[in-house]
Amino acid sequence: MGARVTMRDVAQAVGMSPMTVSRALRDDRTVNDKTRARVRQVADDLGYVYDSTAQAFRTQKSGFVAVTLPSVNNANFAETFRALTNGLGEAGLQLLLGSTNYRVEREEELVRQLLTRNPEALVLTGGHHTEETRKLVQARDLPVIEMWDLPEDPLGHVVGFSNSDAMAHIVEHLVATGRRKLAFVGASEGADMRGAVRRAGVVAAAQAHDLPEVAMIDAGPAPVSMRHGAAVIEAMGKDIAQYDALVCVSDPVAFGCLNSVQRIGLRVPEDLAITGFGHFEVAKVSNPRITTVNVQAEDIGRQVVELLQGIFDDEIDTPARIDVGSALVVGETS
Amino acid sequence: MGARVTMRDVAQAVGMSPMTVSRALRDDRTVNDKTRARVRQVADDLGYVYDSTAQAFRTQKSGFVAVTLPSVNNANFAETFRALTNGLGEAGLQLLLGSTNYRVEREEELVRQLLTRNPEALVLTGGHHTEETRKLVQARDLPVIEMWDLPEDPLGHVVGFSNSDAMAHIVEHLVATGRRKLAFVGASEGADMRGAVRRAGVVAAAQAHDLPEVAMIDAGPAPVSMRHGAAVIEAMGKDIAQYDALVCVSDPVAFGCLNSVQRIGLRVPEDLAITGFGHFEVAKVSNPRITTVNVQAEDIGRQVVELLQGIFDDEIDTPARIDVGSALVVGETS
DNA sequence: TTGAAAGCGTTACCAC
DNA sequence: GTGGTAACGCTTTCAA
Repeated sequence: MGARVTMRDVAQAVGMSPMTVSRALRDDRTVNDKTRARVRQVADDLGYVYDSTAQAFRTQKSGFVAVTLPSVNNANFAETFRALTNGLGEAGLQLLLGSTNYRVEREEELVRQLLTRNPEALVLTGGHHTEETRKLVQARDLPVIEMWDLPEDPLGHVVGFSNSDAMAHIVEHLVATGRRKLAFVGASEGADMRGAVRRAGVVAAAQAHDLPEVAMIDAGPAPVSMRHGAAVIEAMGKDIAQYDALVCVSDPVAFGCLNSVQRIGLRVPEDLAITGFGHFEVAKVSNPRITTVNVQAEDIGRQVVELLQGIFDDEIDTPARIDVGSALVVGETS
Repeated sequence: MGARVTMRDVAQAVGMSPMTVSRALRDDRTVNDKTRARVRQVADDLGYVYDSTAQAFRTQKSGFVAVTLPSVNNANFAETFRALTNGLGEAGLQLLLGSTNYRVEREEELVRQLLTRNPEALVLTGGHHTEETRKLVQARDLPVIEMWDLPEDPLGHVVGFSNSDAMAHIVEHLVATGRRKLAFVGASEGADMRGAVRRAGVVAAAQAHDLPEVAMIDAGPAPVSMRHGAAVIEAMGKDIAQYDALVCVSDPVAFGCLNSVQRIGLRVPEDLAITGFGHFEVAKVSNPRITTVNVQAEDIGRQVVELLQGIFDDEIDTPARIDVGSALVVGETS
């Protein structure tokens, strides 16, 4: 392999200046059609590959939008991610993705790293961050969007829904169908703020309806999934029968609980109601189908794209706050 | 926001040259300790932010490793991705991720885009690519790793397993437990090569065991998941009883099939065996547990990291071909 | 419609 | 230990 082929090489081969090559490759209308065709042909022949790094350096525009997700392995976040990729791809922007593993310290490290790449915008999942993360972000003149939440004190723009409202829907539904002794199944306190907020939402809603205190069932450190739900119920055995509804932090956890509860010999929903969160595929396919909350992951992605377009086009002057809402989906487990 | 603070500004403030600032900020041992401390202090005070873009440009090292995945929303790929992120993160490398949606044309477009960012290595999931993708990649002097497959004609290094061997394990197990009338449930022909290879593996293994022709049940275009498995079986109804084993392209599909089969009133595994692929969480948690194949997603990621480290350290001269293998995991559905 | 010059922020290379 | 100079590949700007 010889040295890299640059615009200069292409220019030399065509017998024109690098400037013309630059224009020709970028659909600049001022360049002659024939010239453009010739340039493109030669560029192809020489195996020329455009250098985004040089472009990013020269124009001071990286073409990146940095995004943090708690986890890549989550159907909902994945859907948001896909909507972002597609929408921003059309605008010629590339996503720079980082995964926080549900930990704000990891998020901080990630944001620090992502910012050195000069992203044109930063999209964070969730509204809880370390103080240092907030500082890092606010020190830059950079559009920031927090998504999947409606934080009290946002860093910039917001596209999300209220986790506590969503849990209130669940609790109201359970109350309306005669349940009173609720247990919340989620991750250990501290690790995952999303989970903590959902838990708090359940507690608040239960108080509002004069229910007895909501029991807390700890399925381990975040992220918790099917097997953690299954394991914690299995460990409790028949003890679980003291409750009449399990409010789970997510559908996968609910699915795990469902299977363990059934293996124990309890009937769902007759003996015990089970609810999930997130409207995952498993909730719809499982037997019985799981009662859950639909959070419109794709819509969040689309709204973020639209917002970013507005920002880049200088059409937005004040921080946006978009509530995409959430909707109860009653299944067969309640 | 004023103009960007550069090393030159820091240098001016400290009263030294930009070169010294550069060295001081990069732990260069030749710099005096006091000088370094002073430089760092002033840089912080001025709110200096290092510019990776300029560095990448100047050194011709982007610090990126480009990775394509068929889908972000897949527990197995996610695990590989995590192993890659962690391992390469330690080496100061960042992942540049693209998702192909299981389509080679999309992969080509993606590779083209990723290459403009000057990645230091390219990691592709799967061994099937368009001719153009092959050309693009081979025209560059760039380490390439294909993972999750063992292609006949690799582009460079390979870390994966044999999809057909894995399916042979499944078929042998079914034969050993008395099944003969197999149906394969997967995506429509053409879309997803991984699925096609698995299908071919099943057909070949069935022939080797003198089984009747394997029926093909089309669950729709890739990617197919729980709901597609559920839907296709639901549509078939009792017709499905003509087979004695459903070999599914993945665990989620198997789970969907399982639930539909049970809703129809058939018993699993008494009336019908069901097998999956990938050792997803749902296979272990579902009731009954699904017989599947474990493909060691995390191990693949780790091996890729190790390989890349060797490559970057110039310790590897010939293309590696690492078979991580796969193992049958017998559940309760067979 | 095309070209020449300058420079984006950093670091390799060579002096001192 | 420190500094000066040049250069990475591209595009902005101005001129022809």
